[in-house]
Amino acid sequence: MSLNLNLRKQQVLEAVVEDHIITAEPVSSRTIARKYQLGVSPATIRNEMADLEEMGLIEQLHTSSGRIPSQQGYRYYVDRLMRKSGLTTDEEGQVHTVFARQARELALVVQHAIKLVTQLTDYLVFFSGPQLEHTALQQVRLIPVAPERALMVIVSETGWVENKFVEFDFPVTVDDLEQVAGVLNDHFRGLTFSQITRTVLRSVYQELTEQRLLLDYVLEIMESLARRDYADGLYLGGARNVLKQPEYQDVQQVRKLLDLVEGEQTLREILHETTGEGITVRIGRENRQDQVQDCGVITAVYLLGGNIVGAMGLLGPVRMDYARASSIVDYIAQSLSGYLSGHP
Amino acid sequence: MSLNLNLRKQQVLEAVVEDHIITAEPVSSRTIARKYQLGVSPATIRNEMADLEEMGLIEQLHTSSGRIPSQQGYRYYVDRLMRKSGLTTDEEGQVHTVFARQARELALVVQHAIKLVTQLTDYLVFFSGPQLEHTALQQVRLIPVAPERALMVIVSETGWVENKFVEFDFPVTVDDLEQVAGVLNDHFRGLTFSQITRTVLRSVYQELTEQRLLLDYVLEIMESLARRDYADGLYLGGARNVLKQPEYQDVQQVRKLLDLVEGEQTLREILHETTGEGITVRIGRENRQDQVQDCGVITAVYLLGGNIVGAMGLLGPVRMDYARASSIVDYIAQSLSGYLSGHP
DNA sequence: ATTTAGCACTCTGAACCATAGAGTGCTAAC
DNA sequence: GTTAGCACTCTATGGTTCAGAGTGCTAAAT
Repeated sequence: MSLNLNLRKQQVLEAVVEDHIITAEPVSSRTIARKYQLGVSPATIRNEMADLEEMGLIEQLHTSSGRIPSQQGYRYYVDRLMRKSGLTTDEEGQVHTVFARQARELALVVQHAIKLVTQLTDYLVFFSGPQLEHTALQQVRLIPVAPERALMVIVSETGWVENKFVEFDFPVTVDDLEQVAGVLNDHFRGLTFSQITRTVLRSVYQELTEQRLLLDYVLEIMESLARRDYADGLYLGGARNVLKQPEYQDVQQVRKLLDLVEGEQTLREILHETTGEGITVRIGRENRQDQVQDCGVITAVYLLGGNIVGAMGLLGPVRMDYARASSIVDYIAQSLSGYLSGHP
Repeated sequence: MSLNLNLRKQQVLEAVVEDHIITAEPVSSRTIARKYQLGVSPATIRNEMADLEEMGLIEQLHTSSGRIPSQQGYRYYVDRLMRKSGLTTDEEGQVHTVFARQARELALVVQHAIKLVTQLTDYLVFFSGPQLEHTALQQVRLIPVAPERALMVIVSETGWVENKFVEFDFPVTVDDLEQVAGVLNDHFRGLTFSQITRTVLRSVYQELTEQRLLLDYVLEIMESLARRDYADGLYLGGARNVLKQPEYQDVQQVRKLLDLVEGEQTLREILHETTGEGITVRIGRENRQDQVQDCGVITAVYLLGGNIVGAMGLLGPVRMDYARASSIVDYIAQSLSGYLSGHP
């Protein structure tokens, strides 16, 4: 259903979309004639607009109002008309300053990235990560804390650290703990967490007949880490900025936004769904999630050593500045991947 | 300036406050006569109300409206009239189910507590913790990760774990790391983080002449932990519920709320200020922070082994249900302290 | 000396205009 | 194919009116 529009229709559509993105008001034929020099009169533009409306690309709120883009209109714009704006060199500089500082601790980097993007746009910014699935185990440590209690420290090759306390029903010795940790490291170092399944875990049983009971507790935790699905960390910010958008002057809308922010699950889901390379743009009802059917969502994954370790997103009203927003997502996701992988 | 009111004035004030808390509307003399059987006519109540207004306990929005409590009115109510409602046994049960499950990992317990309180009230719930100041160090580990990189694991006696990566400019051996960790543990185990000052840290220098350089990096981190001021974790939830309150039908108000939620610093400050035992109630302009001068805030600290490790708060409009809200804060803070200290 | 009925007075909020202004669609001329 | 001109439509704004809720005060009742 790829509609073909003649040049002038494209220009009119582009004008409607871009003007509406800026002003948030319906766009009249007169405004287009005045602001976007197409060299024709309002009347001609009105004719084109009538056609565009018939094609479902723009719509009227009532008979005597200007036009606003329909969701298909935005889609057409994003696919064919939009010119990605790119960041200014100044903005690019800011990005690199942030990333260059501490490119090692994911949680910190991401939090700074959020603050940054929050200053660059007025949309909701959110990141997930790290996804353990495709990251490899670097080592496991078992640190005695009390006779029946140990701290399990799990370090991934991407520099992510997980801590879990393990409670035993019986006293364990330092030797026991070290032995178990040693065997785990020998067997599992370098495997990704999704490779560490229950059966693989069982394979160490024979080597540690002595510490079977102890092992049970420890494997339990390894496994829970391996299969934690959507439970990656979720970091977000910028909700307060979204309130600047006129579509959020209504408290109902704001409530929906807050539900997203506090619910987290929907945002996780959105990020989990984005897999491909490059950015993904979802406009309004193109989103699978009910709660964001009146939003525009732009997402991209970020990588570490070629593996997807997380994703980021920008969420705003359907009337969002897709050109700028997608430039930003694109640039940030790529820079982040670069810095994480150690070649900025 | 403790005003003394005769019984009937107290009853009228109580009626005004409680009715307004429920309805969010100005309260008329007729309403009081009808709903709160004081055995007198509206005209009499009107006279009492005129007196209460003169004393500054209630006020009128305009000449022909009912009365609403002034901030002093709420204060009088909270200090002298309010009857703490207590939780139902069912609600108490819920609290204990939550805490009984995992009373060990603070972050988890707190997150569950937030979810719970979110269901019990429609106010913003927030917790800080743990404050390291008064908690003691249990042990330090240095785990080699790469030749010039180690993971420092710091465990407090309250079961809190901090991870920091340490980057060196030179390769370090496992032995170096273990030796340093050993000395740190010997010297500092059992000291609170506020006791571990720069000078105390220096005292280990002589024992480790070999690893001076290495030590520099490690002490740097110890010190930064010791003096991290307001930087305790902040956990919060329930913002979406606050929007149910009619005072948040205005987007301006909502924006201020979101600024609090995303800014975090003000909430941290509020929690950091509460120190005494029992609950603290701050009404409107009694708050030192500008951003919450039109809010009611109820806070209480929670303890672990007699030491303050954090605080919790409930924030709503000035017209909040202080009786219920303070019961909840009281009960939750005490239960949490109990479970954390191991005697539920 | 209190309490209360009665009444005049005040203020708000909803409903109901009227009107200006913005924008369109259509027709007829260019 | 384009455009000027015009009738028509719809919204948003401001003004007016009016009912209703509530008070304060006075004078009568207890």
